[in-house]
Amino acid sequence: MAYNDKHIQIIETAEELFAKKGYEASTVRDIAEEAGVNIAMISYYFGSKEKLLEALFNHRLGNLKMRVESLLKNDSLSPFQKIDILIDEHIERVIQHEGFYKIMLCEQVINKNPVIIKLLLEIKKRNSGLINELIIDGQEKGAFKKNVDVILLMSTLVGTVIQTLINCPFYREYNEMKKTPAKEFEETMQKRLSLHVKKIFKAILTNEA
Amino acid sequence: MAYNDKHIQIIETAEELFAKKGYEASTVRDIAEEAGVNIAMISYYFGSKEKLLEALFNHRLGNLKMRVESLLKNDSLSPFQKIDILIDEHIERVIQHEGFYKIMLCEQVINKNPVIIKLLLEIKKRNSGLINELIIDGQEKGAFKKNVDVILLMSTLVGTVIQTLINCPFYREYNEMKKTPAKEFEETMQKRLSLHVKKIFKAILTNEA
Amino acid sequence: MAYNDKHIQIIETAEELFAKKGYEASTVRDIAEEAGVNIAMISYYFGSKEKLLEALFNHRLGNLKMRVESLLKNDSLSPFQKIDILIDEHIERVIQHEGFYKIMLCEQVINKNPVIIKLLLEIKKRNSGLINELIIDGQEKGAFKKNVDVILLMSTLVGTVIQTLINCPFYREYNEMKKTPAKEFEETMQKRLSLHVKKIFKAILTNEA
Amino acid sequence: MAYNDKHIQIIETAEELFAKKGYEASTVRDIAEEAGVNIAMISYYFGSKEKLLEALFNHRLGNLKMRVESLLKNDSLSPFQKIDILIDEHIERVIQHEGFYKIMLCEQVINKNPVIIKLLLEIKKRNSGLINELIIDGQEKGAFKKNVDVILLMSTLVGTVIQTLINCPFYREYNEMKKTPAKEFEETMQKRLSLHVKKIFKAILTNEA
DNA sequence: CATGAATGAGCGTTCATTCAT
DNA sequence: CATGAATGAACGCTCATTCAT
Repeated sequence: MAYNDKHIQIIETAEELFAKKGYEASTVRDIAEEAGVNIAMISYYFGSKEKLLEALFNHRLGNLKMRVESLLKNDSLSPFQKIDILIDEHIERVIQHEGFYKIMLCEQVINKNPVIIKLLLEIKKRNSGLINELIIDGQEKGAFKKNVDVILLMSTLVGTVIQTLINCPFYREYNEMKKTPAKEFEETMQKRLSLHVKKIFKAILTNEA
Repeated sequence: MAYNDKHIQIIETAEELFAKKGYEASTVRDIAEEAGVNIAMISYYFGSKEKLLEALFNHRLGNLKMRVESLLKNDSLSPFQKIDILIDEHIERVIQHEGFYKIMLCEQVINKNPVIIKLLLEIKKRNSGLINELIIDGQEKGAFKKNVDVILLMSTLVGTVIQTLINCPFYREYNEMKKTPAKEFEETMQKRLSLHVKKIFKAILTNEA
Repeated sequence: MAYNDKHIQIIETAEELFAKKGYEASTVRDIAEEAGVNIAMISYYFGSKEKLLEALFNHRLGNLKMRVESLLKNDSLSPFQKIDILIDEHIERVIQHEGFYKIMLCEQVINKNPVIIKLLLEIKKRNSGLINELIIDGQEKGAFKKNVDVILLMSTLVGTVIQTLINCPFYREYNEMKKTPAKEFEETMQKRLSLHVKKIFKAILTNEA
Repeated sequence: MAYNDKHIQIIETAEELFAKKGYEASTVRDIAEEAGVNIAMISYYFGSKEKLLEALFNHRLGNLKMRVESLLKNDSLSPFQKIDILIDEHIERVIQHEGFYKIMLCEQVINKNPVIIKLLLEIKKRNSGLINELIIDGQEKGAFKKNVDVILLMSTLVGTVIQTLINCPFYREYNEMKKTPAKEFEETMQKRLSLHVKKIFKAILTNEA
């Protein structure tokens, strides 16, 4: 299904509201008003509010597929370089689309729209498979140790990143960076997070730190 | 504020429904019916649906306070032992009250009941403080290295554990354990998760794995 | 039915609230709380909220009966003196129990509790009868002219007084007496109103002014 | 704000019910059912039950403005003729829209919707001003005496008329006109009331009767 | 005699969706 | 193709009242 400009406009407005107030608490009226379109348009374009949510997931996750694939198949990078890029790209993506990743998190936890759950499962399967290939590759090259639990590792990556984002305001307060400009703080945060996760991956994959 | 048996009954029924369908999608009618009480009881006991949610958080987080404290102040345990216990108790707690921790996660992400946000912030502050003391203690004893980012470390613990729980069905399928009895799978899962997180902590705290 | 102190306390609290917010908008909870008694007391003492309203009418109108009677039967007063006293006592009474007379007005207009309507009808009948006697007496004494419509006259008395009370805030503003102390204003108002009504009665009863 | 036919239909149904049972005791369900519209229409059209009440006041009082003005500015009528017309038109209006004037009375006494109170205050101010001009005109022409309290006079007009309407059933019984056809009784009543009020005005304005 | 606990009924309002145009 | 008008269903909540103690 191809989305035109108006579709995208509605989808991204919905994303914003879903992230701010949650799916259930966001009304189609709000979304329509915020997006500057008629209320009936949402049912008309997407069929229902739920289908709009599914459209959002398709919109955000549709292009993701080939990116990971092409990265992992790139022969000019070492396994470790790939891991590092993988981590940084994930962090980058989550920060860029923080709202969407919050929605995704909640959707996995509570709402469980079957279409979305299926979509996410497929992505997890594919990504796990690809990363597993990468790890096997690294093991064969002697870079990584054996017995790596891919999914636990992925959970640590994904979980640490989203949890860090959730804790952002607290982190800022705790480290007395309240007066640091937002942008500067964000960059610092992102750099520290990146190093932190990379160190974890190195430890898990190599027995070293 | 003390809750009687009926309060608890309603609170835990609400917990179940909130975890299953989300706060907004759970109606007071559902909760009342499921709990076997009159619909008016919820307003009567708690004031409102939102106050019921707050009561749930008080109920689950109220006793948490002294537990961590007493553990960390226990002089007969080494810093590493404390870390290990901390991790295991957290995993245990989240598994035991999976529903609640899912609700808590979503509450931090989308709904933002100020009472709850404040409560969580206080807990985070206190826990961060205590764990920081523990780490400093370990550093002074030469067990831990310097420059540890407490909050990133906590985010990894909390994030990894909840993300693993979220990925549980996928994990089971991926590792072809669909036919493993639920209980056995859960125990395996818990053990692996525990080792995984402990390894991460060791790596971060000591530069070794 | 005899009311004890607690009955009276509840009745007069209810009067206050009914006058302020209307009968329907006043809740038994409010009344009980304001009166400092248990919520169940109201049903327990009076049977229902509606019976409480009836009790209020009995309480305020019960003693009224003999007062008018004794005045009119007083032989030492001229018909005109009696009229003047009647007017002043009515004004006095309405000002004193402004709240109650507001409730009474509304009750006649909208709520129409049959017990109350019957009670008010009886009072109107008796008062009309008595005043009619007074007028006939005055006519026989040559003081009053013939063909006086008692009820229209009573309507003017009652209507003018309550309407004046309703218009009080406006009257104050219109006559630029906003800075006049409340008590002083009230006295001025009462005096003017008294003179105004008396002049009307004189005109209607005698063809003079 | 312009009301279409369905708006009017709902407004006038609401007027009927508010007059019969009071604002609070009339439910939007009753109104919707009686008006033959969906219950959601009331919120949809007016925003809320309270706004519907405000709409009723706008509907009934909106056109009133220019009527009084044009009457008073009519140079071909003597001050006395204007007074008489004013009285008759007021009586006519109140009889025609008895329900509304009952609602208005109660609204001034107990509920105190600020929008309505403000609207009524404005009307009172304007009307008082206009009538004051009329009286001054009459005084300059030597027809009226000095020292007339406009507001007391208006209170007598308004109060007498509404009080007479309230007392109608009693009046009928008292004067043994129970068997008189409703229409005939009403006409008689109206004529007597008109004469009564005019006599009062003449007395107050001229010292004669 | 008095009351805390509890409740069925019903409140005003909002919701996502439909449909005629 | 797009939309204003409309709606059935359900929402959270409050009400006066009851009843066991």
